[in-house]
Amino acid sequence: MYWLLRKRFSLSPAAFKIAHQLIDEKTSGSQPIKAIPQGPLPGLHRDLPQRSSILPPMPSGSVTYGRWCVIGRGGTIVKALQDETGASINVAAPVAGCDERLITITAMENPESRYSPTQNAVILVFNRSIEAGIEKGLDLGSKGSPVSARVVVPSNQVGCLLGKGGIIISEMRNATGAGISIIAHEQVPKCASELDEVVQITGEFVCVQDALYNVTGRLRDNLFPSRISNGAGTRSSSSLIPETTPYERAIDPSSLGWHTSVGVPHNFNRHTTLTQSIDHHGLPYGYDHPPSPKLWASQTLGGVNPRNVMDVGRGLTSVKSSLELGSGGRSAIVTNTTVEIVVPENVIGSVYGENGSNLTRLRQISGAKVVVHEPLPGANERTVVISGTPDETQAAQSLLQAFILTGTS
DNA sequence: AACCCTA
Repeated sequence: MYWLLRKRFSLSPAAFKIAHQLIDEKTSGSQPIKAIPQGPLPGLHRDLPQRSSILPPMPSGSVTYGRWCVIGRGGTIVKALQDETGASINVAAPVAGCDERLITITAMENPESRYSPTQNAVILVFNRSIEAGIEKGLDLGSKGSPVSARVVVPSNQVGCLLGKGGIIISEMRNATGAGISIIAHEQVPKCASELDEVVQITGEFVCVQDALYNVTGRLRDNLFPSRISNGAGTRSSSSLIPETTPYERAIDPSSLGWHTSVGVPHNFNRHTTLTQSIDHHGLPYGYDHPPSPKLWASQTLGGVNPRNVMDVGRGLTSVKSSLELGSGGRSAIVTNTTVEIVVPENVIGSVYGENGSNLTRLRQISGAKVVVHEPLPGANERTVVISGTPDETQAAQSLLQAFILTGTS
């Protein structure tokens, strides 16, 4: 069984249908909901650099839930999520004959920053929906319990997710371990527009979350006018170096019960709308433990983020170690390493290899997680993020270097 | 810009 994912582009927010029970929740009114982050980050809204032009809203996706409560009594949950992320979250009215509802997420986006309030909000809403499912006592117990999320995308934007011959989508599948597909038109929920496509993401909670971030990141990138790099200064001044790579999560892990303060800038210069649809499927397993601590690890060090620069061929490498927190956050053991390698665009072919074969080998041999990011607008280089145990990372890194040096494409 | 992926 796999999930279907489709995207569509539409200028108007797609409508989602969600089942009846959306509004009932178990959380008592004023009780803080655990999924909800500790609150807005005070003071961060002050000095927002507003250099980029404000663009029209980007519709991206909507979230549908099967019977889980995401809204909260009196909208408390949604409200808290909005406060926290700075994005606005709209839950569409139920549509007859459709058990899903469309949730539209909108926020100003700053192309200069890799932090995206919209993506952040999508992830939080997704997390919340999963939690709600657990609260409802859904059978999440079994380990491989699949979870799914759907993202409604205007048809004209599907290309950026598929890529030529479907390379991008398969790349995302490989990188995240989630099933990602575009669902057949017949299966598109009634609440989505005819002009939209639905991207379905399925798999384990963490994989789906990761894939969601990838997908929304690509959609977001697609909104910004992509200036082709001619070396000439389309690059913004260096004072605004993105803190994270485009498809890496830059969100507050507190939604998962952790609270680390990461200095996430809220720079909203652009309006983005993400709509996402989430099915009423499974649960993450082992939810009483933070799901995949590794994925959050780099955020744990977010405030530090050492950027050690060294030579790798013609590229630059920045290394940062990640921590894996023990239960309760008491112990901290270094078990995971993340390396970012900046690779010039002209050797990227060697990195991918024919049909991505080099990349596949790289992953197989090293066992590391390898993600190749799209170039930033105007940049002629790309970031390759490698993570895994120190050994895996090391292996992947030298293998990558070998591919580049031998020009195996 | 990508365009049809997966089963």
